[in-house]
Amino acid sequence: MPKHQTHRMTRQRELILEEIRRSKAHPSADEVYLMVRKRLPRISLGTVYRNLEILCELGEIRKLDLGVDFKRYDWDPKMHYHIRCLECGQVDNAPIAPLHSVEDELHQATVYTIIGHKLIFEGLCPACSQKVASGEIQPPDQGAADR
Amino acid sequence: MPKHQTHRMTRQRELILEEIRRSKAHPSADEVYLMVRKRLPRISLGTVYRNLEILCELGEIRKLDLGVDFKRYDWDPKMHYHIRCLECGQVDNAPIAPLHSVEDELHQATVYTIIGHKLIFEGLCPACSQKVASGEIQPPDQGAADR
DNA sequence: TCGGGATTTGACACCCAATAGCAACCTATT
DNA sequence: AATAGGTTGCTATTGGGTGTCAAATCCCGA
Repeated sequence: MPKHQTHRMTRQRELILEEIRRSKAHPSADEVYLMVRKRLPRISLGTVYRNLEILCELGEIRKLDLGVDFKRYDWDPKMHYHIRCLECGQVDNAPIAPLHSVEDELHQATVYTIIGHKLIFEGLCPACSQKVASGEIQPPDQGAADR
Repeated sequence: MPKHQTHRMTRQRELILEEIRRSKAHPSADEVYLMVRKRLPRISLGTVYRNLEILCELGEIRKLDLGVDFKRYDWDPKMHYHIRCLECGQVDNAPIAPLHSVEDELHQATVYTIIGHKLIFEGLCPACSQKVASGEIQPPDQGAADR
């Protein structure tokens, strides 16, 4: 257990934070890598992973474990929910207020110490909804949301 | 897109379903592999993965993407939520009724076609709560739930 | 009961997101 | 400017999960 660890602001860390904020989206580590590499071509993917982790610890950004494919990183660390397209994987914010009551409710009913919760919606983004409606692609079968 | 595919009930598939039901828990593919191997020592891990997938498609069990480490499989395919210990990784059912209203609420506010949602609680199981209380281990730092 | 085509198995190679190890380098502080 | 130790880039590695394919198995119809 190390004592308080100091962090330095390197050009790499600075650019990673800048690019993820500029994107205003939910990019993967690899997407961040591609964005930053345009301005710092010799940066390595490992450095991106390390700094994303540190920026999470500092509370500047947030890591999203949506339980699919790969992790994403959110420029906005404030508590909010997400919705993910089952067809193309796109991720957007879900405009729903945080549910405070469910944790209270569960607190009555469980022997766990509750610390938090994750709520992830799954569906079809506008573009993929359109494709399904026009018959261009098949809709995901029921249950896909939990597979 | 193949026409309706027939499935056979092999000894492997039968035992996998039997063991996961007997466990009444949320084992990983590897844990299922270890359980089944006691009765069928020559079964391969690939067979376990393939059959767990097929049993999900058949609606006999359910795959859980809790967004951490590895996927788990639930003997009970009925819709319910889960809670996961941030310290030891144990997973249990969360005794909370399914939230129907949130999807309706979101439907009003988004351009997505909503298909489903996942709600995952995070906290400390009784054993790990005890360890924290006695000072044996450190509590997870805030934000750990989303990292 | 038997035959035969489709499904399934076991073994092994492979994929890929993410992490570990390490010497050289850089940042911040004195 | 000198120093301490956090940081980088590189490379190798991990580990859950998937793909391939010949051999084995299942099941349905004759």
